[in-house]
Amino acid sequence: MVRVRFAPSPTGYLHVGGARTALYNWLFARHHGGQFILRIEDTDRTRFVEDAVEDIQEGLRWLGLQWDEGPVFQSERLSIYREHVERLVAEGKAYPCFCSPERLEALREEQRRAGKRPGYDRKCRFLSPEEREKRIQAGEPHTIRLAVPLEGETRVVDALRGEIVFDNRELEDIILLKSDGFPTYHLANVVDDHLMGITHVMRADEWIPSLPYHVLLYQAFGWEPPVFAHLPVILSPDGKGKLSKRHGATSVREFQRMGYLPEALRNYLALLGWSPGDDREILTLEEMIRLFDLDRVRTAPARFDYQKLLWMNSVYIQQMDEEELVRRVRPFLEEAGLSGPDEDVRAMVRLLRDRVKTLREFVEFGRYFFEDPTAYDPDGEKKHFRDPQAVAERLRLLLSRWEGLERFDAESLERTLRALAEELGVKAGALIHPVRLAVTGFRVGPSLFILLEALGRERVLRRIRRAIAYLEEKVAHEL
RNA sequence: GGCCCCAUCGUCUAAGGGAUAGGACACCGCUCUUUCAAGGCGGAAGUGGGGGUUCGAGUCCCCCUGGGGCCA
Repeated sequence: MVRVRFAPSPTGYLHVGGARTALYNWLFARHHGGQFILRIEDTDRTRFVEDAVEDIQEGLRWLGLQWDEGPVFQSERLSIYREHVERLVAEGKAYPCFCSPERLEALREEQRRAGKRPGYDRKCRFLSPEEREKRIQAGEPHTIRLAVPLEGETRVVDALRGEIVFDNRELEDIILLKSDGFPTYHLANVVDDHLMGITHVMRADEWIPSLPYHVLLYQAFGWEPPVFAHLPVILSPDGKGKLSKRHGATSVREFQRMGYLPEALRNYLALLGWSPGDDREILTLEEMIRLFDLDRVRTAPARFDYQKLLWMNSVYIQQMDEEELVRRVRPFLEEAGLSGPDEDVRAMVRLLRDRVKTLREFVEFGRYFFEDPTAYDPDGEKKHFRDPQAVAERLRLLLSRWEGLERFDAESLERTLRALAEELGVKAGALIHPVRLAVTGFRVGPSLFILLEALGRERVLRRIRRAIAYLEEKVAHEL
């Protein structure tokens, strides 16, 4: 039985890098009919962020990555780590270290000045059993360190990269248990992965340097290590370093707030480092589960491309069922303080879905479905209200015809407008553009006559009257 | 700086010794059109460099270069 886990530290919010790691683990578990476990690695109390645990869970849920077990909190398992480390000490595979932080700092400083590799000098490793016992009895504060082999090599096979070899002389006697009795990441991670029956560890690239320690720990405990697969990091769009805040959104919830669909973000993330083997890019969850496996995961780091994500989001917006899309847009309307009958929301979604890329943009470009325009686009005004007198006159003529219209539908509106344009000897655009600006406040938008029909007689005529008044005002001021 | 990882269009990727090096985003044209999109059609754009191995390297090996990660 395949068992994988996603094990974030609650030191910050769920970011897209973590989300991708979670997604790959989740897909792997689903593909193999295994289990996906959520574990919160919260043993570093100094870096704990209050809302992080909640944010991580909400983010995963939003992406549809439901876990089968957990969340397991490491902070609730402290005695387990302590017991395990005691065993190692008893077997001589780990030892107490009484060196003070001050001594360690001085040591590092000295090594740095001498141009040597900084690291613990193993002073306490060779203390006599008597001295150790005496100092422990005296209650001297101490950490527990792993007694790493002094020579030889530690070899690990990474499922993605093949064998990785570490020279043991490059390794340090890492701390397993801190002086306050809390385990370090290395200890808790290995103990939990073993105890929880984790079969495959898929985690980010940046953990490769800790890999030899983990393998050595498995050896020290006499445990069979899981399969390791280190996923490439996600780079910022410019390729300079890991994806970070300064280049735009990085937290999953932030993408949610900006109006991205979880389906789109999930799909995009899946393809960042993995490919299904053919030219398909838009994949359903079912397809991803069926096709996902480690052999198609890449090892090269990939840049996060906001534009491609945006495109993918627009594809999902175009493909989504109308009623479903309406449901997704609603929260964004509410947040903007806009509301209206279902009919209006549906009309907005129908007319705008081909020209927006995020849910938020529905609100941004569709306000006029819920309120009269409060201002006219400056460029549009320059272009289409350039000659206020003439435009006002045309709008007045148009208004009088539309007021008498029997049926206020797209066909009638277009027919009468075009007829008037011909009578006046102007192009239809000379009427269409001012009307759009008057009714929506925007220079661009959906097909005009369909839009007018959707808005209905009352709103359209009111807005045109308002525009005429505005234009007359303009004329008066210029005179 | 030490250790480790990585290397196909600008970006994400396909191609796992015998291809005109494929697709997608972005970009540029054309088309549709009342605008902006969407759509359709087309275009430009890539194997970092040098050595090997081989009848034959994007593909295997080595070196260099470049990028990234971890530690400090």
